[in-house]
Amino acid sequence: MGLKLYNSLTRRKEEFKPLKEGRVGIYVCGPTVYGHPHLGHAKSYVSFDVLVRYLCYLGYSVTYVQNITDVGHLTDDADEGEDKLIVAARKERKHPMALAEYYTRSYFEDMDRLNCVRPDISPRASGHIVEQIELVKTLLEKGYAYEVNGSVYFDVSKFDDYGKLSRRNVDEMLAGARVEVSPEKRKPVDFALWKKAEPNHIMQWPSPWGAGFPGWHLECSVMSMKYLGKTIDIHGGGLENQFPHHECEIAQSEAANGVQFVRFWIHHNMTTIDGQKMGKSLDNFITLKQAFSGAHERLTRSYDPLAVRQLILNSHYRSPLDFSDAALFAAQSGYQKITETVKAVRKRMPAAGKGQTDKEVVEQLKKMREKFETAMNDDLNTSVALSVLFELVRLTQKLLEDSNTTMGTLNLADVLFDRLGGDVLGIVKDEYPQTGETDEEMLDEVLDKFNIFVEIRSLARENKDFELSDAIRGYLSTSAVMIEDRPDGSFLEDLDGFLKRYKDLKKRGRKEDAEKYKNIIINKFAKWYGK
RNA sequence: GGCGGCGUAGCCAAGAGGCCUAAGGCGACGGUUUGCAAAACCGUUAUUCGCCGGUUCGAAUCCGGCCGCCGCCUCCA
Repeated sequence: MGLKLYNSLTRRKEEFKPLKEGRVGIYVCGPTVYGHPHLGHAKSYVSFDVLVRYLCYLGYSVTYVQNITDVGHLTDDADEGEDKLIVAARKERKHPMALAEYYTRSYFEDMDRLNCVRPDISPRASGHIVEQIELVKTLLEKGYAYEVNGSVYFDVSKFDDYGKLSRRNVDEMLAGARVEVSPEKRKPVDFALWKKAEPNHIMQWPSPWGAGFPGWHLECSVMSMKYLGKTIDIHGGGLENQFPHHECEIAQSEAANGVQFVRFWIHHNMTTIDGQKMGKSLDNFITLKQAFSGAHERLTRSYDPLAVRQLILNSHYRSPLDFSDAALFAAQSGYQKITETVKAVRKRMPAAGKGQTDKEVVEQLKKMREKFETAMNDDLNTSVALSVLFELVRLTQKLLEDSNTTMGTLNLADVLFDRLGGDVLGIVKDEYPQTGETDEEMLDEVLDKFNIFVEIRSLARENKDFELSDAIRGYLSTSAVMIEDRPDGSFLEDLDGFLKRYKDLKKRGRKEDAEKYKNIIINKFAKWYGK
């Protein structure tokens, strides 16, 4: 059985077959870069990242295109709003392109941390103005568009299929239109292809209709066509963009090319925070940087980027996902369980016996892989796929308990972690840094201060002074630091996460907060040490 | 008002007519291990799937009604 995907166009799960044998072209609506990416972006791009990863796992050669919207996205769809970037740029007193560049970098940085594989092509809308003008010309020539006073609109009445994706009836929409309609439009549903720019508009380009800028929907049609061809296998995006954005893309592309635009439309569902819709107006969105550093009032701690990723994969991409501190916390625990198991098996492998591989284990692992693939083939059921990874965790722990387990057997488990947990789900890393390993002197200094206590405690334990050793551990735990006693010594197990917070703050340029944090740590210990 | 979705254990979340006397994770509790913890391991934690009817030999899964929640139709990933 091959991969089945839910196609929004037909509202059914369909067997996925690419247009060209063995090759897949996928286009995903990327971010408008006017702010730091938030948890909603994470759900979106992790979902499509897993799709791309799984297609690769199945052996397809994938071309993944994801645009960067750095111009032309108006603040409302009545075509009367301002460009989002210009609004944001004015607020920050920067050139819109400087702002776009800054947030584009921020976006890639956060996506890297979420272990999203970078798209093969990340085209910028501003870099494709020429092509966009060409498409508008084509639409005018073919009679699908009309020019009014320096702006060009798409004439929806000329395109019979308008509404086929969102199943909207154009006439009903006319009756229920709540948006203030631009008087230039012939019909309220018509949408802008090119907008005339006022002289003081910062981002504008010359065109046959005068100076202006492209309509928002145009870029996706143009860039997908340029890099993937007139008909693409998969187009992904958020459910909220199904209408009007994707509907308009279809109209533009199919009117211009006369062929089907997209074969599979894949839409992921939305994100809420504590059960509430996440929105600018509600001022409740959590950026990824805040989630990774814990610097948000709704969060009780910092979360590992891959724990955030795991939470996203815990539910289906077409289900809505509610981010709450409790849910993140649970994901963090589960993520650590997987991570610790992978680390343990890798640590153990070189020392394990050379004997034969356990046939029964081989059989179990094979079944797990089958279950995993069956789940993923069923419209990317990552929830079940993740459960298979936990089955693998349980099996591996059992193997580790048995001192007779051979290197070969452990290796097979590790391979499965790599392929399923790493290649496909992206929550298992190739390598994990040693606890406490840092690249900053300051961190080493702080680390040393903690380790003094570990040493003192070790001495106390040697003397069987458990009252003192417990007091030290108890004290450290109030500073969010845990001492863990293992057969091979005592370690500051949670220090890693604790220091990450300091590191994050520093990295993000929040020097004051980082400094405050650092001083609290050091002062606490100086005080204790002075007693 | 129009269109669509959801309601499964304390929490998150799969399952979409019989393999379900319902995966997996988190949490909680009991046990093994440990000076005590932590981690790990073992076990327990929904006779029941919002409520009420119906279809069926059989329903969490299909149909109808009701209640509750949410999304889109206006910018959002």
